[in-house]
Amino acid sequence: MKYADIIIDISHERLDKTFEYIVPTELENQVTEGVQVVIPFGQGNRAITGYVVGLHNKPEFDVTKLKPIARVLKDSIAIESQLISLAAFLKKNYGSTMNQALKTVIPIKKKENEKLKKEISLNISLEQAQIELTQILTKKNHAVGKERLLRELLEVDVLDWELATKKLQIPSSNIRDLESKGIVKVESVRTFRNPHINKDANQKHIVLNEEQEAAAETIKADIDTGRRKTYLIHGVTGSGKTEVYMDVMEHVISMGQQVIVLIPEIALTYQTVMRFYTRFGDKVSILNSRMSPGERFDQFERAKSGEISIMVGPRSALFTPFANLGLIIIDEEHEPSYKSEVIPRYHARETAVYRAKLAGATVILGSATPSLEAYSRTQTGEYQLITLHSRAMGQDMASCEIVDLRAELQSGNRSMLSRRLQELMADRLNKHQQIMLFLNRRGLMGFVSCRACGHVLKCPHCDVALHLHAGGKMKCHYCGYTTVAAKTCPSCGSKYIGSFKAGTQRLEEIVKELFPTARVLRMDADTTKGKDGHEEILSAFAAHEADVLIGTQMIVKGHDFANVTLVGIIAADISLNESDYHSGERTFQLLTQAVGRAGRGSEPGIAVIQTYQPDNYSVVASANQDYDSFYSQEYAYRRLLSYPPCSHILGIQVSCDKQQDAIKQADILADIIRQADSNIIIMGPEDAYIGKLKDVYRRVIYVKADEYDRLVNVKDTIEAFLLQQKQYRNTSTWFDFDPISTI
DNA sequence: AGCACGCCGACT
DNA sequence: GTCGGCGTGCTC
Repeated sequence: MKYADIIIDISHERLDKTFEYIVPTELENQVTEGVQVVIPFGQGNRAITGYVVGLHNKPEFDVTKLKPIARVLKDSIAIESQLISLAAFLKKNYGSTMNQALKTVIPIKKKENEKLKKEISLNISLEQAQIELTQILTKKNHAVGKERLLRELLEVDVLDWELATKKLQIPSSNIRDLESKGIVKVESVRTFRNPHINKDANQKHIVLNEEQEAAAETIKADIDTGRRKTYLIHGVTGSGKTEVYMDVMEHVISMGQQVIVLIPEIALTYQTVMRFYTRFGDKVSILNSRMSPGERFDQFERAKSGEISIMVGPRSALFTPFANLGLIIIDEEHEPSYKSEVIPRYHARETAVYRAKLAGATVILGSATPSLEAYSRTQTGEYQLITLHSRAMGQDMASCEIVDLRAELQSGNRSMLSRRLQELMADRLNKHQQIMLFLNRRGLMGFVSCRACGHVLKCPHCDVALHLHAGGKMKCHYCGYTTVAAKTCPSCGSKYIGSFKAGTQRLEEIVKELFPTARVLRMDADTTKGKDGHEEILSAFAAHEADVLIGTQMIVKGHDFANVTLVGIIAADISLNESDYHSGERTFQLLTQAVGRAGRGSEPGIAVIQTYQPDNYSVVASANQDYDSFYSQEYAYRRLLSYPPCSHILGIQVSCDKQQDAIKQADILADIIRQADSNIIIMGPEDAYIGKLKDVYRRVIYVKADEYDRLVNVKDTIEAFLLQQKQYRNTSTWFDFDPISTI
């Protein structure tokens, strides 16, 4: 008789353990570690799904109470045992139930009512379609839907099903009718899936420069001699890190192993994806967040069956079930999107290193501005540092000027644009060269406040400001609460109430005033509403349809514009003043990226950094493109104040719809921590950054320790306490290790 | 989480 | 007398 340890599919702390079940003899060959099964659970024996995480021959629980497994769930992917270990790692190090951890590691089962992204296209020639259309029009009571559909298809090649049925109001019966007549065809397409299988794949061999070659050789030599390490490639923008990745990838694939490439979601553009397709053809599969769970499932199945050997995608691609994983690459390793914002709040970098250890794989991290975490590990020898000093195409880095906005103000210029920047802009516009203006401002735009008393209109359910929306409405971005925009201030009755324009919007106005003939494009949340808004704006700018591009973070990531010779950073220090220990690092990274945008073509570029803090080390170091100087100063600061990577922080959030209970429970937990580890540093409890969200009150406690494991112990102690605690069961608690933003 | 068991109030 | 409130405890 065989017995199975099963994690049941209910995410609740009190059920977060394995339950033992009898494996019926007839199911013995189907029940393996990792399969999904249906089991009778509880007094009512209600059917619940669960994951088999262990098998053994001797029962460990009272055998008379054991129930048999009902059945094995059809078309479920068995989780690799490696991925089960990975889930256990997530649970232990980041805090979650085993069920939650398993769910992040495995693709969700295909839903029966899964909506495929369908596309409609003509099945006949344009001329024939024209004839069909005229024929339809001759009928007195012709279907308007058919007419619209045909008219639309005469204009565009393919039409999105959603778009056709929802926006164009074409009844699906009309489409089906035309389909059955062979006039149109409907196809289910996957985004990015095998666009055009490139026959030249592998033929276009890029020649690496000396530095790239040396980097790739170092890693390949280690792989060949059986050494599995983690490398950090620190290469300036344009140094051609991707070519190094690809060279090593080719090597690993030729050994019959597979590769996972993590790319931040925002950088997962068509161009990036095509680079991998053209090099590796249909061995590559892409994962993106727009995919339905079903599509994700399909991609994972292809990976498991060996159909593909490279998976490119965001954070979650890390869990691709490759059988023989040889290499994990994390591009732009410093990007905050590598930290999960849902429980378990894992970091892809640390998790990748762990998965690589399990699989015997190599990890390559790459960045122009490495995170303190990764770089400090190269100093201790934990990771190996590889530096690419020069740009692959040999261009010079942009020269950089810092403009002191305080001096500017003193000499009477109150504009957002310094005189130096205006002067350079005029010059570039004359030469028909392009300009990018980068405004590092987010968050505080668009909120509604009173100019008389300063009162800010807040959401009644959340502790956040309401934002003004089109049609005279105010909306809460967190819970969706919407109300009519106030005409007078509810606090003092003044009618001078309004919203601040987004910084980019104001900047656009100023530029248009100063340079009336310049063609200006603005890229921010407002102008990129459509699903391809980003791409449209960027490609318009790339095609020189505009002279000036104004935007926030989004314009400095990726994307090379050869004709840009001037980059202006409007207020470099805004991000410095965020009350977060990452602010120096963020500022340095953003400025460095922004500066790197200038002079990607043949013309040398200039970057102008405007700031109120011209002496700040993050600003100075990025102006000099001097990572080492930034690193040593930032590291000293982190060391002094015990911030990661020198020390570690555990954020604990207690939430409850009753404010008093949230406060009480947080106090109790703080006491528990104090008892468990008497000299650990505890901050709080205090209200969370957003103290109330959707009518739920939130308190936070921060715990600091030099050793990560001590924090894991704190988490374990609290979990154990919560399990036996009788009071305050209406509260809930979650953990965030080394939080990346204020919680 | 869900469900049964259990011990007190106001109702056909 | 009983129906039903939700506090407490358990689930292999």
